[in-house]
Amino acid sequence: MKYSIQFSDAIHIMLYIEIYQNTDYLSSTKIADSVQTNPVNVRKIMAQLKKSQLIQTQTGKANPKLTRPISQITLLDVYQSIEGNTNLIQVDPKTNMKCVVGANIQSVLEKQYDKLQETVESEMAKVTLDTLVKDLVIAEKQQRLDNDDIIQRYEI
Amino acid sequence: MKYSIQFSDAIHIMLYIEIYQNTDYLSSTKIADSVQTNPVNVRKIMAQLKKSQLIQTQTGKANPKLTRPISQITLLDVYQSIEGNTNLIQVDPKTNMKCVVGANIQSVLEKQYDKLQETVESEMAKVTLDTLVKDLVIAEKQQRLDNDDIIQRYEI
DNA sequence: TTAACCTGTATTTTTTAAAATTACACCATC
DNA sequence: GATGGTGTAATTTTAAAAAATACAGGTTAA
Repeated sequence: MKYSIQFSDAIHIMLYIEIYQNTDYLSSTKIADSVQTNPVNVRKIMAQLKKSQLIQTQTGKANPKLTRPISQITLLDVYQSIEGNTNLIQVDPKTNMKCVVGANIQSVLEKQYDKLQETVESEMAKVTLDTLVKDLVIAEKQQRLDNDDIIQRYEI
Repeated sequence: MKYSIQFSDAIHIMLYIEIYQNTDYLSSTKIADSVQTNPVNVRKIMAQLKKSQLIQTQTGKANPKLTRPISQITLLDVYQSIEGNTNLIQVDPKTNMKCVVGANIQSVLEKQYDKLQETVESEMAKVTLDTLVKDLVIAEKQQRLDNDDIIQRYEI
């Protein structure tokens, strides 16, 4: 499979904005440096997050902000912002309508994929971004002794 | 996102083999005609299904068979045959290790995606192919009055 | 026994979404 | 007014998926 990583990058950006709030590391160029992508891509993802009212931005000024505390933003919020109501698993849209199987497989699979999507989305809805920040801090502590300020800020 | 449709095509092929068993419609060319792809792709997917012991095939002879009744084959069996242990959602493998966020986001997200994968796979494990065949027959009945033999064979 | 038809698989070519790049109008700040 | 930023459209590059090509060898029946 070839997967889009926009969802992962969007979460990355959300956490980045949270963690680097009130600093001058918040330009699309700085964010792009962390995500290892280009600034235009960051601005495109951020435009999407803004449209979904997950972040606020200001034209001309590197000052993005989350609109809600991270305890009130879920993975599902970010997923739906980036992917809309697109299912993770996709039907083959090109099957032979003259064949019993080809003619009906699409609707049969769509029904199942919708159900799977529901279960995965209800799981996403249970995960808030503050859990991710806490996990990130734990991971950072195990790895380095740098960044004490950030670690202390989010420590449990 | 761009998705692979191999999983959908693999299910299509499994149902096709079931429904057209004991006919001479089982060559990779005929199957490819239903899936609307090319015979080599069908043979590649079938090679994978064979490796996972979901089907039997014979070189030189168009005679594929399912190894188990469809009531004993789940969506998860097919998923794992085609995708192995690859998660539906993927981490961005290229993030900046010099940044607190970039350095830790991969492991943080991997943990969450593993959990989501578990829930979706446990749902896939609940769906057997005979459910899909029944749904397919219901869909066919609503659509056409052809294929009475197949409809009767699988009717509840 | 050979012609027609098939599988299995390696290799190459084509296709096509994603990502990157380029471009530029316009905003903010010093 | 110079510097550095956002927002967005348009174009180019990219890499993975799918298709096509090639071919060795199995199967069957005339």
